[in-house]
Amino acid sequence: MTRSAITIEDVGKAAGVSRQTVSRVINRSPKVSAKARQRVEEAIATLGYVPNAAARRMGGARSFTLLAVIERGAGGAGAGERAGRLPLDAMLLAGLECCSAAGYHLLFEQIDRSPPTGLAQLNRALTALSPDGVILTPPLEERTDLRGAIEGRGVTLECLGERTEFGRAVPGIDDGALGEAAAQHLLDLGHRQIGFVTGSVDPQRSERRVAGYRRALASKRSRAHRHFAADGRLSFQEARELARTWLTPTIRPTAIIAETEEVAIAVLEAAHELGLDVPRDVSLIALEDRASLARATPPISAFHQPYGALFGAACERLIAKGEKQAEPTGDGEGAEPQASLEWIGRESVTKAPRSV
Amino acid sequence: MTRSAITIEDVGKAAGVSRQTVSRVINRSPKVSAKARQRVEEAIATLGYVPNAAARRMGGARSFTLLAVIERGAGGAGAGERAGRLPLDAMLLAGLECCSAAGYHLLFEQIDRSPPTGLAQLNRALTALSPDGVILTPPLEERTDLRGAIEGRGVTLECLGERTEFGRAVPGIDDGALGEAAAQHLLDLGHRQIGFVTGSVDPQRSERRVAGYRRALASKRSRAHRHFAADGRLSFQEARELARTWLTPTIRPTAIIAETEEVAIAVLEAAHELGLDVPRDVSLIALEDRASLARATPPISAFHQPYGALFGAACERLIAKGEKQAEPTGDGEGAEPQASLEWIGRESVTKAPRSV
DNA sequence: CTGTTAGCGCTTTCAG
DNA sequence: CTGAAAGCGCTAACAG
Repeated sequence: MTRSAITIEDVGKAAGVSRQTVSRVINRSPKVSAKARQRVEEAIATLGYVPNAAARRMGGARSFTLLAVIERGAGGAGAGERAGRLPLDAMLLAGLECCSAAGYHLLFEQIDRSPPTGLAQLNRALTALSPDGVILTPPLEERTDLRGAIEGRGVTLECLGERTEFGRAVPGIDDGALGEAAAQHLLDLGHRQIGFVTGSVDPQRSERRVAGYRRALASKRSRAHRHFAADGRLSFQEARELARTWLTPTIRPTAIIAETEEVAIAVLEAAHELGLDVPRDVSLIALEDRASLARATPPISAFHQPYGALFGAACERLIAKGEKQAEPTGDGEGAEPQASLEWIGRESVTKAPRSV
Repeated sequence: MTRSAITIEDVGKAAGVSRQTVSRVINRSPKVSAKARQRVEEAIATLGYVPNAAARRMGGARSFTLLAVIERGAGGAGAGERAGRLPLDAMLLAGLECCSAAGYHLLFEQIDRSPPTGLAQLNRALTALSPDGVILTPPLEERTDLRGAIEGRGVTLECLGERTEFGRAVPGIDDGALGEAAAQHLLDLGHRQIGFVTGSVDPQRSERRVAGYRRALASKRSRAHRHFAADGRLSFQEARELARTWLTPTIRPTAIIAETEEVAIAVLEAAHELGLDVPRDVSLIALEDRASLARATPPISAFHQPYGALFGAACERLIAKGEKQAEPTGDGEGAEPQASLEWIGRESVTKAPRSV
């Protein structure tokens, strides 16, 4: 089919214009007469011309490349390690979808946890690829060294979200809001004795979520978080044990928030073992969504952060900024912000019993 | 740190050689004196030089880029759609690991199912990126149009595996071997009444696996596959119903192979509902591995295809071929083939009862 | 609005 | 073994 060398030159010749005009058409520059544009577009179509990505980013300012940086280990390794990790598959797909639609290319780069090595790796990637934008994925948004390296080169940076810390907005997914929303949801149903079972691989993430949960409880004067909040990453077994401990005495949680699918299932098992009914005796909410939650008995509700969509939205913002810089047509806003919380209502949640 | 413009020229100047020599050092050409090489390497280190990927693939023959092509939808969408799909996260990680180690870049491209569109998209990507190698992921290896487009350009092509069909090797993962191995494992334990529950989203894949299973059974004169083989994609509920049907009569399977994690759990539930013990009354094997299998009661064994590792191996082969072409130092073999089957022994399997 | 002129950073010739 | 010359395909900067 396509011979190995249809260049902008060939298109120009076929359309009877200079290659510069062709270039302008490709880059959607408004400074081209409608007539010329049409002829060029026809020529492009007939010749099957496709711009060469490498050449494009050579002389040019833009590279049409986005770089997603992930921390080594953040995606998990074996089959057993997905829970509580970055859903890279969803992110890849969402990113690809949005990039290819805009003619961009998306590259992933894995960097080591160790600060000096990681920074060096990022720098390498940055100079090798000269991307138009970079997405720092959790928990890398915290790394000021990385942010500095990126911004120092004048490369646009995006993260998966934003949260408020000590009164000011910092990049990063709003984990606190997640913990708070889940707790609030249960509080609104009348629950006061609400437990929180941690399970994420990222302790900071857990901490922020727990903090949000505590906030919500404190606002209702509940002191449950003093008794029913786990901390540190719990394994399946540990979570089950803990849930058993909590659910055995008379004063026990009427609702539990489980940080991962894994620990949610563990809590469910513990409840079953103790002859407790979910949701009649205990309501249960997971903070991530997985297929197994949907087919548990009963199906478990989830509040979760749609990482795939958030990642796609970050790509879109990056692309929008790039386009705006190129052609400052006051396009204004662009994509509306992606909701960073999603509620999947299933049967594991109900109103609190009258008296506790 | 790194100023925005350290080029091969700068390195040459610092090392007192021409940029050509620097280029040779970067590309590991043997035609450089040890002394020159060392001086250049030092200069590279002190200056923190990093070759520009775009420039490299411009004039040059090699692009140091690998392209992985996936079918739109092959990775699944929501949280509930992972079972039976491509584990893109594991593939991405494995590919990244091996590419970055070799100084290559890995790009993913999603193409539509529809043949003409998909082919056009692939062609676009091919001319835009001019990758050194392409990996066609399942079920795209079957597409002769895609293979033709790739090979027609002289680009190296790799798939995740190879299987024999009608006596000759064709690209693609050996699903038949998987079904056969699982059945054989059970036959070796004395089972004869072995069931097979399908669940994959790819009907062709299921068919090949079932065929392998039938082969194994036929070799032992078992006729179980006439009664206990499902076909078509079963949902969780359907799989559970089917398992109940099979497990109720007197003549019933003593072992069941479940194609996905989802249907494996369904079978397990059915067994429990009927008061049957796994593995005492029924052995159970899944053909994919997921965390939930490990914490099921009892933990479920799995025979599975390590897609991540297979993908990484494909990347390695591609890179090896590229290097060999550049420098035909009879390196011979290179990476030994990645085993395409993995057995995860857990407690759901045991010997067949004496009489059935 | 359009064409011309220079490169981008690297690699491939091809001579030394 | 090493260097010099000549682009790769495209785009920014200028002139028209």
